[in-house]
Amino acid sequence: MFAERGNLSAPTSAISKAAGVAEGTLFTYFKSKDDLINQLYRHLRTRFDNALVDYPHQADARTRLRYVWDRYTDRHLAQPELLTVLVQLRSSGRLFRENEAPTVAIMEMLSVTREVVQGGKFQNAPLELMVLMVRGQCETTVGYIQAHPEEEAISRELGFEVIWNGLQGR
Amino acid sequence: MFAERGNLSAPTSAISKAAGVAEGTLFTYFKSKDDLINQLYRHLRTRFDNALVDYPHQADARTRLRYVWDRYTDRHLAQPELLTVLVQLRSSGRLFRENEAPTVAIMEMLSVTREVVQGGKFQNAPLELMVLMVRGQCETTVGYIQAHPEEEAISRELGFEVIWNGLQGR
Amino acid sequence: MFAERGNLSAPTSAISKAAGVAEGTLFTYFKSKDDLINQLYRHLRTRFDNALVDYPHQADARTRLRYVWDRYTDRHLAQPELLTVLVQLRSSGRLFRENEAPTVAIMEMLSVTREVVQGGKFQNAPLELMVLMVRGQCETTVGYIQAHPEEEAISRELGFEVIWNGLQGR
Amino acid sequence: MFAERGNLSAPTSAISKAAGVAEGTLFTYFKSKDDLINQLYRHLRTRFDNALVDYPHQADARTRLRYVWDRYTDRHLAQPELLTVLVQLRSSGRLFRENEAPTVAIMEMLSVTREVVQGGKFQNAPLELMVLMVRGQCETTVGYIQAHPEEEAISRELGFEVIWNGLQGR
DNA sequence: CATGAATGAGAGTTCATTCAT
DNA sequence: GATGAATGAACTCTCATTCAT
Repeated sequence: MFAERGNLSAPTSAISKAAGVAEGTLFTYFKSKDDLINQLYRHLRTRFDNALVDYPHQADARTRLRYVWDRYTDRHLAQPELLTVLVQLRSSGRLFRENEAPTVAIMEMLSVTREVVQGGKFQNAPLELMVLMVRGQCETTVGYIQAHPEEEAISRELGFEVIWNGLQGR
Repeated sequence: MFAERGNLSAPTSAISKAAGVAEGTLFTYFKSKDDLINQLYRHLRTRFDNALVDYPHQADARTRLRYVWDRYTDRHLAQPELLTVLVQLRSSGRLFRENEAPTVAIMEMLSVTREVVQGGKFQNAPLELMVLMVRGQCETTVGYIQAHPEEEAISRELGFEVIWNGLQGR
Repeated sequence: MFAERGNLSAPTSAISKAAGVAEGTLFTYFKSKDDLINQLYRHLRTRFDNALVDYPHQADARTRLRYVWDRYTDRHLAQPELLTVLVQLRSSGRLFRENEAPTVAIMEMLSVTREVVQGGKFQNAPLELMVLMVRGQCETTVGYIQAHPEEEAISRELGFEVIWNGLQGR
Repeated sequence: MFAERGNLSAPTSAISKAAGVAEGTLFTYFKSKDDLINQLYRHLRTRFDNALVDYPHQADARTRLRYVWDRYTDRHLAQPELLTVLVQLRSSGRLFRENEAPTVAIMEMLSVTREVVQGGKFQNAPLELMVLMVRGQCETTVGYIQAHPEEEAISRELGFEVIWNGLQGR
């Protein structure tokens, strides 16, 4: 619903109706709308982490990064509203600090990126920035695919290639 | 004010007060809050375009892309709320379609990117996607700098290097 | 309240206050002020129809018309604001078309008038106009009685006599 | 404009615009919107009186009443908004008492009606009521003609016949 | 005398939240 | 624990009126 209406502006009454419960019931499970928003945020992040169950811990860096890249892309394409909502959530100013803790996916990206960077020419680069670049690149790619579904395959490839080459600094 | 409160939720009464005019006066200049939001969006984009006055049309691609990169970064660092607001605006669902026309900056990125891509291995890549990647990379970098101002110089370099190398596909 | 302030200008806040409920509550029962206005209109018409329960279906035309005439007059005298409000409602431009369907009272007037006219010299007259005349005459009479309560009995008689004689065209 | 929007709700800004003057100018000529409304009311009544210039003072009662009847009808049909506006004005609660003084037309109706009634069986009837009946009947007729223009001739006749016969009480 | 930008009280409406049932 | 009517603060927007120019 947030994806449809933008700016987290869906009223709680509409949310509870869509959920098939009474207006008041929503507040039995969520202390406030802000609470709901934060739980939604945590939920979305957790669900993504769950998608990483068969993460190839033993594979080389490129394979592992590609794995995370693909799952992240899959996740967003499977649920197109996701990105819309995440962007809204991040820019809402309503997220509690504690919820921003890195997810498993981010931890993995961190670990891979560390490895990649160490082998390239950007050895002194701030790791966190490198990770954000990967996430950013992936979200850009997903946004493009959503607008041009017929170019999914090439875009997915290209997005990864560009950031992978870029990170290595070769 | 939108940057402070998030989600474009600043009330028109607060906006007019901050502007030093009466509540009604705001509606003399903007037909509605939506109109204000759209004019703000156009204004922010136009102001950025104005920063490109001494664009080095004759220089090589790297120099030109770096120029746009730096101005885009400068602009956001000079006005830290800008990115926050742009993100809110883009995800608000309240922008009129007509306002989404490409800015001069985007046009320049397009032209440079075309040149870069033609010389690299991604010759069949969708240009629009490449441009979005540059913008996305720049916004990621700006976001990082805002959180870590002391690392501005290196981040600015790094962000550019990564996307530049990435685009060329070498 | 509309009768007091004229032009349907009573604010919803005053209406809800008079009703002993909060401002928002009004909108639980009426989607909008326009909705309230239309429901009020329907309500007033329905209440009048209810006053016709012991309508003398078997009596002659004069008796039946007189019955409707008296109930219509009674109704307006019992609730003096009624006419004021009806006039406001009709000239407000805010009534939905569907609400204008003829009431039982009007249907009865129609049936009686048809009978009267058939026996008189205005046999080709548009029936609807004749009915409007009866209603108009009654409202004129009520308006006069409201300004001169001491002349109620004679006015009620007179109003009826004049229109009754007039309709027969003798 | 009042006729179009109903309930005297046309804003002064729209009125001044339609008049081709600035918003403020309106208040040079009218102290307030209420003043404008009252002047409009007086104006409409006066303009009607002016239509009676060749009133047949010497003719018999029927001819004289018919003359007023026709002028009143003409006036309303020539300017269909007139009735709409008059009704709004009368029910607005914004007319000053002093403006309600009888017009020349009403004075004439009064004089004719007096003569008619004296010759009929309603000799003790309140004259004012009789006059109101004539006016009411005429307005009913005009309203009907506005909805059914093709029946103008017959309606005009009929309306007059009905009230003329009615008044005489024969 | 004309102008029209500025004013701000007041309007209709929304909605997160409460609480008696 | 579920319900949904009630709440009223807060919001966007309108408009009669003022007044410096």
